[in-house]
Amino acid sequence: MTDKQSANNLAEQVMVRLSADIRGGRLAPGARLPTEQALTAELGVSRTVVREAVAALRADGLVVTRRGSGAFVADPMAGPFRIAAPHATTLSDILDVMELRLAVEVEAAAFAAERASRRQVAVIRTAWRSIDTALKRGEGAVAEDFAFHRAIAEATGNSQFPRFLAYLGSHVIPRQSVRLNVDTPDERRTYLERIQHEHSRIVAAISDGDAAEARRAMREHLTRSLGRYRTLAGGKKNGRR
Amino acid sequence: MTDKQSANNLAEQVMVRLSADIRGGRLAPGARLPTEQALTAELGVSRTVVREAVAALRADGLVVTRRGSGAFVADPMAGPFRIAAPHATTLSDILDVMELRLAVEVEAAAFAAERASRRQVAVIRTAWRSIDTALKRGEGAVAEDFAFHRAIAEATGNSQFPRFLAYLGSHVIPRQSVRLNVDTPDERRTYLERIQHEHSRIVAAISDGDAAEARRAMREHLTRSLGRYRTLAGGKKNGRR
DNA sequence: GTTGATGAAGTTGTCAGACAACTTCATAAG
DNA sequence: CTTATGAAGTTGTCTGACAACTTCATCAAC
Repeated sequence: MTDKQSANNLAEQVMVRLSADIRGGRLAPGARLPTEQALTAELGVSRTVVREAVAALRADGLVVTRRGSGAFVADPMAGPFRIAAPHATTLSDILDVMELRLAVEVEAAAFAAERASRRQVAVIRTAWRSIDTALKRGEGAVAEDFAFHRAIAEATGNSQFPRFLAYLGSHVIPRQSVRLNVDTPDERRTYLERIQHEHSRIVAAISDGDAAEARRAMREHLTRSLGRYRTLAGGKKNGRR
Repeated sequence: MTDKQSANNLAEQVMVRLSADIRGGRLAPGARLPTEQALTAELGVSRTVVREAVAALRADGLVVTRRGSGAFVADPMAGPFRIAAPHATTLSDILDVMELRLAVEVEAAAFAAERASRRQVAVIRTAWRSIDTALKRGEGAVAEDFAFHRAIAEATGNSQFPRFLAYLGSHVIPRQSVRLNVDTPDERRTYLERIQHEHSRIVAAISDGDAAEARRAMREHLTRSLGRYRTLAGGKKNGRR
């Protein structure tokens, strides 16, 4: 966690220091940061460096600056938040992210079942049909599949779910192409058809407003998908350490 | 989505512009950005502004700079990813985030039940006992509660869960103090005791390796907590749009 | 011809000073 | 007490300069 010497430029060092002060609670939300002049004096760096550091913090959403007034620690909820920086994108990392995605999507299905409007259910059903037509054309339907899951996330009425999925999807889904390549056309077709059958179960549950069943269907769907990656990873299963 | 005029400082405008160029694909990963001199000439701003914008992009993980060489578009997967930028922190936004947290924690409890080592179970149990002693001292045990949930996330063996919770927790949990203030001491005590009883159910399920029960217990625990906020929000329940 | 040293040009990192735009607050005028 | 006024303080921007480093072409030596 101590990454202070790793920076080769002063601005980043100052940025790390201030960031630590904020995240560590020494600078409470709403509190005012020392003035640029004070920081230059205290840290022995030029104003340019301090300003670049503050610019970085502002980009991170940790502080907001008001011209003529000062720089203030932002309300943490206001800024965009970042999670999970997979430095090396190993297969293990991907699996970890997929598990997180599973968690979110399972509950999204339940919320969708509870709260989706008829219009939103219709959107989900349309997305489902799009997968169908794509499969009949012999395509992989990767984009359609993503749209389907996205439609469910939208139907939760909670904007956090589609936002979350939007990111995860764009980085996890593309790897499906890897899987499809190693299968024979026959295996692939039966696989995709089973996927589609699982999808239909999810659609039915949401349409019926059955949250528990929606959860179950979605969990099975994603767990099965996860299982395929796990075997691909080399039998890394359960029971660690 | 087009927030270009909203910025009151030039550096942010430049930052938004460059950010759009990168995300839009006009600047491919690995490509070199125009030199600072070129940007000052093209955009009609000083080098100070350009440098602050680049500093912000570096903080975002979108670019890396090499002294004497230039600034380059970073590999997208390398950087941390960000989600969910609720501009206005309304109570509704908080509820949305809490629902996301519920989704993640429910599944974390299940994974913990399946995969926690004996040592990790011990850590969870210790955290649970810490809450107990804090309650007996008449304290709110906010920090202890967070440590408890964190211990469960750690026990999943998936680093994404504790990372995710670390952010959400630090920003959602503190709001508990709001709730505690409006209660009478008596209500508060019975409330905290019930919470602790819910915790014990979770601990037992994880200890037994019963994933389904762990899910159920955690969901009930968090759903109840969510419900209190919902009533506080003013009866905003289900069935939208 | 290949290799290695040399040096100039280009680029980012840092410093310093200046002024503009804005906020804040004390003070005086009404 | 309320309202202007103005000075001081703070961030935003511009300019110029130099240091540290990289890159690449040139040239000498083998």
